[in-house]
Amino acid sequence: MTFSELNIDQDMVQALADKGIIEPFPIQVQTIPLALSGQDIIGQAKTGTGKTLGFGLPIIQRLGLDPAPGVQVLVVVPTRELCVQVSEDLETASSNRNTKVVSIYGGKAYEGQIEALKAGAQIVVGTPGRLLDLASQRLLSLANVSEMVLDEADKMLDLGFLADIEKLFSQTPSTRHTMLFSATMPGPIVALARRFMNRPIHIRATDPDEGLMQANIEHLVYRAHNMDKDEVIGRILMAEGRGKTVIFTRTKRAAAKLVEELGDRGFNATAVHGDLNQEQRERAMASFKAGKKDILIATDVAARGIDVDDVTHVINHTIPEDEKAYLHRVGRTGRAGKTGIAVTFVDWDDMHKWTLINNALDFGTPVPMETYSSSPHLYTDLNIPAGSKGRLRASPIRETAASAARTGGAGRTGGAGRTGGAGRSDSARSGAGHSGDQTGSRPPRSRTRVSPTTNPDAPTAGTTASTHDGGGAEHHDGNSAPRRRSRTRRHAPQAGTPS
DNA sequence: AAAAAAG
Repeated sequence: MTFSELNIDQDMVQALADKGIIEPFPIQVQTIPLALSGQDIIGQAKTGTGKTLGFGLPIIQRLGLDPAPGVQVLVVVPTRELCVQVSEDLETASSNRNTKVVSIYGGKAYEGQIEALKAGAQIVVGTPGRLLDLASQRLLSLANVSEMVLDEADKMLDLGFLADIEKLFSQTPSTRHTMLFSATMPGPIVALARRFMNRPIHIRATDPDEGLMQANIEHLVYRAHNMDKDEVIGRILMAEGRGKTVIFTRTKRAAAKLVEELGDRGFNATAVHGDLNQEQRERAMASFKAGKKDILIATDVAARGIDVDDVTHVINHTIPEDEKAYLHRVGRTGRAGKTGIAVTFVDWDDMHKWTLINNALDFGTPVPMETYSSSPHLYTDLNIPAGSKGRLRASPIRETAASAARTGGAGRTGGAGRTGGAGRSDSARSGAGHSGDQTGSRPPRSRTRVSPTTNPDAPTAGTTASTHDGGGAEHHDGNSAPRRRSRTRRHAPQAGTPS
């Protein structure tokens, strides 16, 4: 399948090809023909599988090659960084035609945004606050919007955003074409969404028996009590083969503290969260994307949509609030067919949250919660005293952690790294183990291993669709979370889990 | 309950 076969205009096919984008993803194959025909769509697909172009190409094409000036497309997103990214993607796709894209978001000077609107930009990508701000000042008119998209739609229709979104909808013509996209679409949100849509079709670009969790992400979960978390994270950051890494914290303060701590330890880390000014935020994102920094410490501001190549690890310094947040966070890795590793630390007070997440999502095989021991022997192969700071120089340890999880070994994991990682057949590290720069700034390496948590027999593509015709919603996905792949698995609490 | 989103 090609974009041409999907009836995408040649100028866009060329613009994509120039960026190395040749073959459409399943969600694009499913949505593009319907979207081109003006069908309202609720599009659900796994993280990192091309939702942005799934709605981007059709809306650009429906504007025509040389559209009249003035705002005709409105794309609303939940964060400023995602706003920048989506604008860039749409700009890339439309680079060979006379269409102008403007991004409208807060924390930034009004000037440029207002000028771009006055210059006749047709496509607006924005965050709710600034959009309404400019609209109320009569600097932005939504009266001629014919295409409206909510990206991360379940988030946009959540309580924190809903009132603003309703206002935006009310300022656009009711005849508009409306599309909603996200990896997660809880049933109640789908029902709510229908108020703003005209007989939408719900597309789930995944096998009906499959959830929406990426299968090519390996999940490791550790109890965090009695643990020097910073130290253990430091060890994971020195894993052989680690590329870019995103570390999520629960609070802005924790993110600020951790970036200091890791900086002290010689890591190449930067942070993005709401306590930073917009310039700092954008500088952090740019240096992470460019690879100048290989560790990004973030609050949930970066949990959704952010697309950075070669993120090999996501670390949940604090467990996310619910299964949706977990899915979006870990979805920063394992994108566009690549593999990824997600490490989650579970604090004592949060043990129940892991149970909820584990039950709501489907990991293919159960994910055991392990103890990543903080015993001093773990540090002996690092040649540093436990708890000391300073630049760590270590043998690879990712396999140490992973094999502990696989073999169910609680406790003495320290020697595994030296002996070659019991039970791992994929490791090339025995030879490469002690070489190379260990400061955390080396370039990412490609990984070919298939996650052991993946069921290789599970189908990976396919689509189910159902129309919303105003009737009951119970014949389609009413779940608040991706569906379980296996009904047989019931979670016995892991040993040591409070029950 | 935190974070996000206007200033």
